[in-house]
Amino acid sequence: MSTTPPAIADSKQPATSPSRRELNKAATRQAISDAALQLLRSKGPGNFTVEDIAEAAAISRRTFFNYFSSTEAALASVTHGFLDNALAQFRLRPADEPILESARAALVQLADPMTVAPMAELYSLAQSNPQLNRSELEAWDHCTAQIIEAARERFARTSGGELDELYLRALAGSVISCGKAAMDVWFAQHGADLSAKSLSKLRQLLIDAMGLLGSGFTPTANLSTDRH
Amino acid sequence: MSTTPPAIADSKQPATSPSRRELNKAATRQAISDAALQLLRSKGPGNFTVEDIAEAAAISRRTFFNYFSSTEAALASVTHGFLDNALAQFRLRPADEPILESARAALVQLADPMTVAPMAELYSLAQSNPQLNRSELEAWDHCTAQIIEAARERFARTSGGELDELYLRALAGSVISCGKAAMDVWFAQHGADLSAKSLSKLRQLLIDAMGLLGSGFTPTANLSTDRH
DNA sequence: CCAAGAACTTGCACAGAGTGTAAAAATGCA
DNA sequence: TGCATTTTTACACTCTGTGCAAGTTCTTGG
Repeated sequence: MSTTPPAIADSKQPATSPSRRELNKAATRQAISDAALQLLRSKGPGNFTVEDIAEAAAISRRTFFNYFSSTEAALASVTHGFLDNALAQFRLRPADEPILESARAALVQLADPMTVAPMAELYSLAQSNPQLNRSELEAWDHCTAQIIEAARERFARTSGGELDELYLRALAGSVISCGKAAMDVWFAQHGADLSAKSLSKLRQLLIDAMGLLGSGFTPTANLSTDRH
Repeated sequence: MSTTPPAIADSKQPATSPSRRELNKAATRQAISDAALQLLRSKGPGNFTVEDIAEAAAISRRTFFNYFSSTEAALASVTHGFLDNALAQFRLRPADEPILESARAALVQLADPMTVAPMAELYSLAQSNPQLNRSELEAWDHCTAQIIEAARERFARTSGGELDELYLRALAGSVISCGKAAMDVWFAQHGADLSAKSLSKLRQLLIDAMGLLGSGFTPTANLSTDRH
């Protein structure tokens, strides 16, 4: 790693940030994450050490810890990427749209092969491992916190002030729980199948989950459309 | 610890299980948990080791690990106790009652001083610490899984077969999220205040959260009763 | 272009977590 | 009481996570 990248004639410098330093850091970070995932694939959870990851990423053990606080954290960057994506979609929605509708739209955006693939793989590999599952939980929780922030801003922008903390937190938590439930069901039924058919099923599950939430889980009228 | 308990004339042996061995184990487990909590109080999160806990509980370091897999796990037994309690309440509800109503009833049962006190203390002490928060999350997740089981059994008993996995998981996850949201708001507003007034507020928050869930988070009609 | 300084990497050392193993102590049972 | 079973304990060992100081690489201003 970082043995003087071959100084490509850097013709354009897109406005501000991507300095050499930042590019290197991003690359290293990615290399670590990739190496960790590769080892997870080849050796299985719990059967490799930080030293192994460092070696595979061609950095020192110490540098690994400059980037991630643990093996799990390195792997969880996949999940974080996935959820950050969801959050970004959510923030793009118009501020006057109902939260649930925004959530539905944001989640449906995720059901595309490129986005879901890494998540699906990590999910299946992590299944058996308690440690990994804990960091997955943490990632979802982190996302919940960010949704709360996003929704808070949105409310502040539209309705002046005085919003109900309970409403905010309960809603954000439920949205995430339902999103997670949909993915759990999908994983359970389809494993790592990323075919168009399977992905459309995922989309439908996400929509249905938001529908359940929006209708207060009325036990009658067993929700919407084409459950095979 | 375990230096031959003073052989109290064990007049009654309640039916089956509580043998001397099991009693000792339960006592040791409790002693460890207590010692850990005590250290958390006196030194703050992250400022004591497993060895410290073991010493305080008068056992060896190795024995600690026979009971708990980490410091956090020892502390999380508080939360597990709290949530197991909730689950037990849930299971006591009649099988034909709507799930949300059962959840509401079960959660309200928890808003009593003896039950909430340890949870509230742990919550405030754990606030700052990432490690502790992770095991808290894990505890809530574990509870979600058990609620799913409980609800599954209930459905199986009443409605024959064929129930919707998505419905089950989304509902259970949302119920837990809302319960957690209510507790979060309560903690944020009342800290460790266990007065009757504060507890009645907690009850109301729990009821309101279930109400929100049952009404599909309709943004209009800002829910029910006496907010502060 | 280059020197000074900022940012990053690395090796080293060290405290602590977790686990296998085998011997010792406690407990259960006949 | 004596033997079988379970639990505790000491010990050794690997791995994690972090502080520190010396070495590298990048940035920036002259």
